[in-house]
Amino acid sequence: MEASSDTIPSHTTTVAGSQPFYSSQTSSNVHVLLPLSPLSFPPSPTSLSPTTLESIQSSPLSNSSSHCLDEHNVHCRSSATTSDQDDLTCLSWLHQRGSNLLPLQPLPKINLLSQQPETPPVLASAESLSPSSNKPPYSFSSLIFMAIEDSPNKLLPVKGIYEWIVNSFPYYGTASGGWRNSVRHNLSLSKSFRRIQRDKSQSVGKGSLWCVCPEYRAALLEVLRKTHHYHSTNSNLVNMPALLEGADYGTSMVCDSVDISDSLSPSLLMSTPSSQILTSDNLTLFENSSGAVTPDHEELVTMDSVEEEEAGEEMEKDPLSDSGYIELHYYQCHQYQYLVLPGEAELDLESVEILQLDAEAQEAAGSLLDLAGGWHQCL
DNA sequence: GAAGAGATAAACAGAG
DNA sequence: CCTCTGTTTATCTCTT
Repeated sequence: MEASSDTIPSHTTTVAGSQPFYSSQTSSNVHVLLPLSPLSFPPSPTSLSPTTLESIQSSPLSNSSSHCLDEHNVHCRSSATTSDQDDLTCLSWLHQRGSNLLPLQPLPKINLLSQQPETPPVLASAESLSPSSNKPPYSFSSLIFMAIEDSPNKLLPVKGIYEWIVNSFPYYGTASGGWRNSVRHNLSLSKSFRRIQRDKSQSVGKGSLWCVCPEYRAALLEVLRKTHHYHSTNSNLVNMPALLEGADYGTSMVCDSVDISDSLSPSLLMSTPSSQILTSDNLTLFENSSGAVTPDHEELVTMDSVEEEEAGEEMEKDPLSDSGYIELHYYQCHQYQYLVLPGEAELDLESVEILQLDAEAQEAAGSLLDLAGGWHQCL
């Protein structure tokens, strides 16, 4: 689909800061919430691997009569050049994350009504937190999950998990070695993690690699999110890993009501690293800033390939569950309706508008909506 | 108080 | 032989 840049509505809204807000109200009160980071945004179908694309096109979404995205009513605009057309399925994004995942900052709160943060993000001070002496509030499962998720290939050996934990939580650097036993115990006992045999020919180091089972990822993320929310609201957060943090993954804005991120696929939370999550009633919005990304479609491909190698074990899962790109959320909040990608879809859109700021994201959005339009036309 | 989750300790076997 | 890894069992604490 060709993105139209001459149909910019006049009622563009921005929220909470100077960053472009990628939700806009249209004449039909439909908001589109899309991750706008060039690298976090869904790749265009042409940049998807054939396997992934096939999965997308065979998604149950494509059969749903409730998906009525009309490409003719979709408007996009761009304020950036299409300078980087890198294949988004590559792992180059990892390098952009750099080494500044830490230190991390707790989640600031925001009042959606005023749409301004109640308090600015506060960096944890070494004096107040004494991370080396305070035990992190996260369970070993959460620690392992974060370590693996923070790894480039979402695969880590036990030693790598140790190192991540020590680097992220200095407490464990000085703690006795019993926690390593606990880590191994957790890996073995928890269904959330799966052991993957290393390639013998290229194997360096002992042991296997460990990954997160996709079907347990949502639960792990939820636990992590709740733990973080609890401890951040109790001013007891020691060192929040980047998965949920603002430093590289954007700032999550948690408001005083229902957080519909519960309804969101964790993939979205993970794939909108530079997002702000504004929560009020049943609304979650994402605001982009520049930064690192987590291309979950890459993980999906990787995991698929992993599972093919894994003794032919058949995993029954939504092929899009980890893509974070094609699923759609549609919410009714007050007099407005909000479309959130990804998620469960219940689309009945008369018109959709995307206020896009990045050309690549715009292209991807167009491709995405092309898909939706194509599904619609197939109905 | 019971049940469950999580943490911790320990024993053991296998691999490098 | 030693260390690391992975599994298993047991026990304890804490929360619900």
